[in-house]
Amino acid sequence: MNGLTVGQIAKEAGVNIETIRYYERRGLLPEPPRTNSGYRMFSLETVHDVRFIKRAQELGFTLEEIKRLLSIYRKDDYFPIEEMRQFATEKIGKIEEKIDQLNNFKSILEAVTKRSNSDTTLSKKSCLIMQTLSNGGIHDGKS
Amino acid sequence: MNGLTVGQIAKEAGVNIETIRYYERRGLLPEPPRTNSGYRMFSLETVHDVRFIKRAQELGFTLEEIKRLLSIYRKDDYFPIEEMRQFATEKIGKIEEKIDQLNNFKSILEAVTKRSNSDTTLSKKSCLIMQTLSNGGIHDGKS
DNA sequence: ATTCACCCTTTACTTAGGTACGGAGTCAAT
DNA sequence: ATTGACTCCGTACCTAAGTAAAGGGTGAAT
Repeated sequence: MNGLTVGQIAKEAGVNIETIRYYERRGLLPEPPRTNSGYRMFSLETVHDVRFIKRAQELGFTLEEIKRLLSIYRKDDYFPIEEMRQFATEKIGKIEEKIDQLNNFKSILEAVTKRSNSDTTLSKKSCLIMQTLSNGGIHDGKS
Repeated sequence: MNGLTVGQIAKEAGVNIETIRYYERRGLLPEPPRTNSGYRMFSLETVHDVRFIKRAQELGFTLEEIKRLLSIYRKDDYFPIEEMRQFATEKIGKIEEKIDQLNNFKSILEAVTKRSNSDTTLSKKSCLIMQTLSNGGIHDGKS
């Protein structure tokens, strides 16, 4: 066979075989060429795509968003260029927020790993962090 | 009424009222005291907790994980201290990975916002980034 | 004392993101 | 030419995380 089967892709990418077909249906993976008998023939690139999807999911992106991210790097023309640019700009903002939030979480967790059993350092130190987290790092004067 | 009602909490935190009760059932929010007639009486802190949950979700944490994160900062004793420390250590690693990944995504998107309509800079420049993303920033020599 | 907006619980429905199943065809090796 | 592992498609099922609806109680204001 010229190319990888759906099973090989799934194994390489570490996902269920049905997931590959599901992503194809959802339009995240392009419909691959077929053999005479109808078997899908994937290129190795698909493995990268799938791993990309999985990473993006762990970062809290939805499949719809990931579809766009993928289409951006493929220059798919699936979405109009201006729309993509706008999408990208919005996402950058969101990503920066996420990074900030993650750094805050990290501080809390670091305090935990360092404190001794009866230590109250955490509650004192992280109080501010928690407030920061709960209002998204924005001080609106209300809370 | 002494304290906030479930509806007020929901409104303040910007979520559906059922979500509050759902979080209580799931053990993310502690069972609040009740009035004589059975109404829940929340403190303002609950609003912070709910916002915290929502932020954490956007960062890709599940409710089960968030339950632990919350219990850590509350020093709930819901989970044993050693288990928490281990949980924290693991999460720190994951968080650092996430931050790296987000920075990579950001680079891609920044390239998009800067390129002109017919420019191919992105595909050239981001090729490496994409590969990095798809194998999680680890070069295993296979792909 | 009635009205209207809120609360209670229980149960059922929804959406996103998969997974599994059934019946049939295919391919490589024996 | 038969076996076993794989593929196809369509449909059905599953989990997480909510959301809604039904039937009833509460409480402040008219």
